[in-house]
Parts: sequence; C-alpha cells; structure tokens
Amino acid sequence: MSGRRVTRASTATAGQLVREPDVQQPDEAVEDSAPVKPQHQAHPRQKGKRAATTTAQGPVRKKKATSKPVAPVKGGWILPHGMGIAVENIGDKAADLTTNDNINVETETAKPSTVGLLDVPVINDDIVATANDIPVDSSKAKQSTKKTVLNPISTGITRRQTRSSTAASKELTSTAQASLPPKPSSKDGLAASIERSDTAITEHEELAEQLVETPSLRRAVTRQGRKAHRTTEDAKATVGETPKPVVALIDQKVKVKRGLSNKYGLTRGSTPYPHRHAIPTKDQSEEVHRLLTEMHGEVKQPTKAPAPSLDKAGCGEVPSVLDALLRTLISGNTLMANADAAVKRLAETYGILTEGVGAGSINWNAVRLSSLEKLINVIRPAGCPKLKGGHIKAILDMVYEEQKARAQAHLENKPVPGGQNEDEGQKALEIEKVIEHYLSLDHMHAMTADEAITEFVRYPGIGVKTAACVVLFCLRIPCFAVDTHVHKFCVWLGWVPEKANELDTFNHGEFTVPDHLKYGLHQLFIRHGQQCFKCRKNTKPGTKAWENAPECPLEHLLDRSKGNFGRGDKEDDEEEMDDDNESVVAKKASKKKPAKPQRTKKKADTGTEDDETDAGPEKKTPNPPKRVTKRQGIKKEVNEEHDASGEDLETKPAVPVAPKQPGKMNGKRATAGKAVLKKTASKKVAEAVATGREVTVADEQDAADKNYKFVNSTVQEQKARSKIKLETGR
DNA sequence: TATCAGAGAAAGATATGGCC
DNA sequence: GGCCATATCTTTCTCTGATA
Repeated sequence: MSGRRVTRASTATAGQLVREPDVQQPDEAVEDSAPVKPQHQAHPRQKGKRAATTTAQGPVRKKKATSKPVAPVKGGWILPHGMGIAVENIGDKAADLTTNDNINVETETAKPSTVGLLDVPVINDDIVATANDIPVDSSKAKQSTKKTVLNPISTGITRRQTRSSTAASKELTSTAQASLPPKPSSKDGLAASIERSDTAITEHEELAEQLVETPSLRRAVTRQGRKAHRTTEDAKATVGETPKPVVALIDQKVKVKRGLSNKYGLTRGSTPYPHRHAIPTKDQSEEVHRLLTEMHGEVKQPTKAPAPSLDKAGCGEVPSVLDALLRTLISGNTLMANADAAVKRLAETYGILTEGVGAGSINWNAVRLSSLEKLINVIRPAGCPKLKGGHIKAILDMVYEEQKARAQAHLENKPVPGGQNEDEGQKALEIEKVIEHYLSLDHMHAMTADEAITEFVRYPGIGVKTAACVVLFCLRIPCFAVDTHVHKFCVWLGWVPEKANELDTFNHGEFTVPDHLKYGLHQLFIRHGQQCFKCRKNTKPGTKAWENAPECPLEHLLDRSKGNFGRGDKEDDEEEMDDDNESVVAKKASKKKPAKPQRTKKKADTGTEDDETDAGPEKKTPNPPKRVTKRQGIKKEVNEEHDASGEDLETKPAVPVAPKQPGKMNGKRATAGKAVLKKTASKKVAEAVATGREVTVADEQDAADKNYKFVNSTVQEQKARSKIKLETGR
C-alpha cells in the first residue's frame, strides 16, 4: 500500500446490492429466532441433555444441517457475517460519509480485463531448489503447456507496473523467459534442479536490492537467499545420497520483526513472499472474481454506509468507526444471531445516539460509564461475555483517554496520528466530541489502511482480522480482509503457500490483489465457501452427493488437496500426487478411517481407555493429559480459593492481574512486555469494579450534562473556547 | 539474550457417529 | 430417530520452547 487512498467509495461503482425478492436465503430463515440464552441457565450438557438452541420462546431444537448439494442461489445478498446490508436498509436513512470528501487521496483505477486467465503469465511453482526429482502431475503438465512460465524475481517491476497493462505482462514474460534456463523436464534430474536453483538465488539477491524502500525486508530477503544458497550447496554435496527436500524458493517467507509497534508482524506494503509478488496477477484476480460473480451474482460495496441497525451486530458496515469496531468485536467467536441479540440488548440497555455522524449507534459512553458486571450480563448472548465485556470496557476507556489527548494536541497544534490529513474543521469537531462526551474513532477516516490497522490492533481483543473488516466495511478503504474462507481459497488457488497462515494471506493479498476487487472477492469467497457443495467443509470427493453436486466454477483453478480445511483427507495427498486418475479418487473415498471406538463415560472416568483403543492408524488420542501451565495453575488456585470462600467469581476479573508497572518490561521476555500494555487496560477495568468508579462516573455525568455547544463561531474561536473549557473543566 | 513460532486456553455452538 | 459423548470450529491472547 503506498500513498493515500480514498476513504470511501473508491472501489464501488454506483449501484446497490441486487436482491431477488422471491428468494429466501438460508440466512434469513434464522434471523427471527435469534437465540438468547437466559441468564443463569446451565449449559445443557451439564444436565446430561443434548445441547439445544434456546430462543425467547423457549428451547428449540436446531434442524440438523443438511449436506445435500443445493444449487447456489444467485443474488439475494445478505452479506456474510452480517456484513453489508439488505437492500431495504439502504436509502434515506443511510448516513452519507461526505464529511471525508475533502481528503485528497490517490486512487488506483482498475481497467477491465481483456485477457483470459490462461493467457496471462503464471508464476511457475516449480522454482524449487530440491534435490528430489518430483514426478510431474500429468494433469498439471497439460495445463502448463498453455501457461507462460514467469520468474517474478528477475523482472524488477513494481506491483503497479505489473497491474498496469497486459503489454507489461507480456514484456515481463519475455524478460523472464530470457533470463531463465529452460525448465527442466522430469528427466533432467538433480543437475538441472541445482542449476535452476542457482539462477533463482542470484535473482533472489537482485530482488533484495530492489527492496530499497524497506531495508528490513531487504536484509531479510538477502539472508534468506544466502540460506537457500547454503542449502543448495548442501544438496550439491549430497549428490548420490538420498537428497533432503529443500523448501521451494517461491514459498520462502520473509521474517518480519515483531515488536510493540508491529505486534502481529504486518508487512505493510510488501508481501511476506517476495517470490510471489505477482501472484495472483491482476488478471487472475479478475478472472476468479468474474467466475464467482457469474455464480453468485454481483456484489458491490454500497455507496453509502447504512444506518446502524439496533438489532443486528453486523461486521462494521455502519458510519461510526467506534460502533463498527465494537460490533465487530461482539460478533466474533459466535453466531451472528447471538451477536444480534447482544447488540439489541445493548441498544435497549444503554440507549442510542440521536445526533451526529454516529446517530443511531449505541451510546458507548453510557457503556463506558456502566459497571463491568452489567455489561457482561447485557452481552451474554454473544458468548465469551467476560472476555468481550472486559475488552469493550478497556477499549472505551482507551478511546476516551486518547480522544482527550488528541483534543489537547489539536489545541496546542501538536501532531497526532492521521492529523496531517485532517483540516481545521475536523480537528475542531474532535475537540467538540470530547467536550460532549461523545466517544468516537471517526478520525480514523483520515488514515490509510496501514495506519488504521496499526491503530486498531492496539486495542485489546482486536486482531488483524477484526481491524481489516472495520477498515474495509466502515472506513471503506480497500483492504484484503481474510477470514477462514478467504484463506482457504487463497491456498487452494495457489495464491499463497500451503503452509501460509491467515496473517500471511492477509499480508500477501493486501499487496497483490487489486484494490477494486478486495471488497468483492472477500464477499464472494465467503459466499462461495458457504454455498458451493464441493468447497464447503465436510464434503468429500467420491461420494454420491459429490458426484451429484453442481459444478464449481473454480474447479479448474483449485487444488483442494492443499491445506487441511476440515476435509479430513489430508493424509492421502501423496497418493494423489502420484496418481491422478479417477480410481484414486474413488479409492480415497472408500478408504474411510476405521471407526473410532466410542469412549464410554465409564471408561473416560477411569482414564485407561487409550491403552485399549489405540489400535487404529493415525488415531488421535482424545483429550490427552494436558500439562498444567503456569496460567492454569494460577487460575486453579484462584478457583480453589473461590470454592473455599464461596465467593462469586462472576464479580471478579476472570484471571487475577498481578500488579505491574505500566510501560515497563516486567518479565524476561519481550512478550511479557507486550502483555503489560494489554493488562494495563484490563487493570483499569478491574480497578473500576474493585474501587467503585461510580464516584467518578457521577462527576463525569455531571460534566456531560453541562451542554457546551458551538454556535456560529469560527474555528479559531471554537478552539480558544475549547481550550478554556478543557483547562478549567467548565 | 532477544525474538519467533506454535500450542493451548477461553466459551460457546455445531457436527459427527455410536448405541439403543 | 433420539440420546449421548466427543470432535471441531471460531478469534485473540498468553505462554513456552526453539532458534538466531
């Protein structure tokens, strides 16, 4: 990501979500039965009953999910994760985000693709410094006759150049072909492999030189290139012996230093896989987008953020950034129906704002002033209430303090994050919000995706995924938000190595996927991952249902043997590599794992069952004895104390926080240092509960009641008055 | 000694498969 | 088909062992 971007509508064209009125979506079917687990209800299992979903009307047994293949329905977009909005929610009520129109940014316009997928340069996955002579998959070999082999390392062109035109791609291809030795056939063996590897290593170092903008990445690439070189030398030395497989250069990952300023290892404008810097190409991304659009209908980012729903959690597609962030946090680790129930209760309990850009959103300042116990009870339907409640309180406290600090900085004309992109009016608005006790993160509209994500992940409970969702849906900055489905398809499509985790996929996709496709691909991947029978979880090739299932439009592009996404057939990968004919698929389907001996309760209690039932191959030991970690030990002690005293743990923080010096390294490890910062926020929550912050609350509420307003005054006058008010508290 | 990767925990819901 | 036990999934945070 380079330069500033449009904060909104940069990728969306005019138009709204298309909805076919007569088609009822599965999502809609459960909307009205948002299960609200009554408080104090024991978990069904505790009573020896099967877990049942509970609604306001009482327990309702959930229909067993069917794995019957169903033709996906085109259109009718209810966006996944509750993200996005139904068409009826877009309209007059929608909040216009024109407040950010004055932010001048750079756009990256996309030109329609005129090149078919098979005509575009495809990175050759076989840039492998391996001493093994791996047989070539015949089906892939057929495909490869149409593909142009490209080594991205030697090209020296930038991402923008890569995307800019087909002509550039073609030039790239010829350059790459000229710079590479001919691709070895399967007969070329080790010598060719080594020669090819040497070339790749040289180019690896060239690439490192090109990364002048990011010295740390450059160093890392150089280091890895040398490492690969050493490995290749080892391979040369072991000719004649059984060679060790060496990691493909193309899959080598740049290590990024993690630290307080980058705790997740975001690569920020680079890819962790430099050899894949042009995978996928713009045309490949376009093609996948086109195929999925044909199947599921077009998805476009609404031009206006919809008014926040009071009974839907959503996933960030609301005007207020703070609202978006907290709704996304609530909707994590649970079903949308449960998150919706929690949001509804929040709105009922704490009220909603009636004015300003956050109009219609929950009154988060009231939540901040509320007790933790109350908040926990309110959001209980969403699950993980203690955890989420603690995070929400901590975030709100942080936001409150930061807003005050930003306002003070504006008054003193000191720099603040994103402040360089704000005009005087926006700064004055920020100051006004502090005075009016209106909690807001709307200043993040002035940040780039990188800056915003960096800011978001500072908050407890907010990880890269949550941050990326808010950036994409609320800030409306193109961002490659990666959820499980997006990650799965990126692996299956070969866009990222099989071993990539979701963060790697985010870092890579953020760099390689064209901005104008990020929103659409995110939605389409999720939709497809949920609807396509062959791409869903727990469906396997070779079964009757599989054969009767509708064809997947990405079939020719996917390799579903990559990764292990709940398909349970990972162990057969090698076999498939060796033999790709249909009999293998059938054999694979028929080769079921031997049924696991069912563990009876009695046996489980004796703890001796493992010895008797481990006969099956690859059988996992169910519930192996777990080591007791230090943390568990502490918790156990606390629980034992609790049992002895009969105290209600509900009123205490889940895990006792040892008193620590904020900002100091309290442990030997740097990770401990990170923890200190997080626990500082939790500590505030614990203190609020323990010391009864209500006294302060009353004071603050009193201050909030004093209705300071700006009326027809200049920015300078406003600032002057604000300064007085902030300093005097009046 | 500092850093990193990966495992485990958290608290739920849902999926799966054996037994009756 | 109902009951039941167990496995798996979600995302973030924390901790530990391995590595540079």
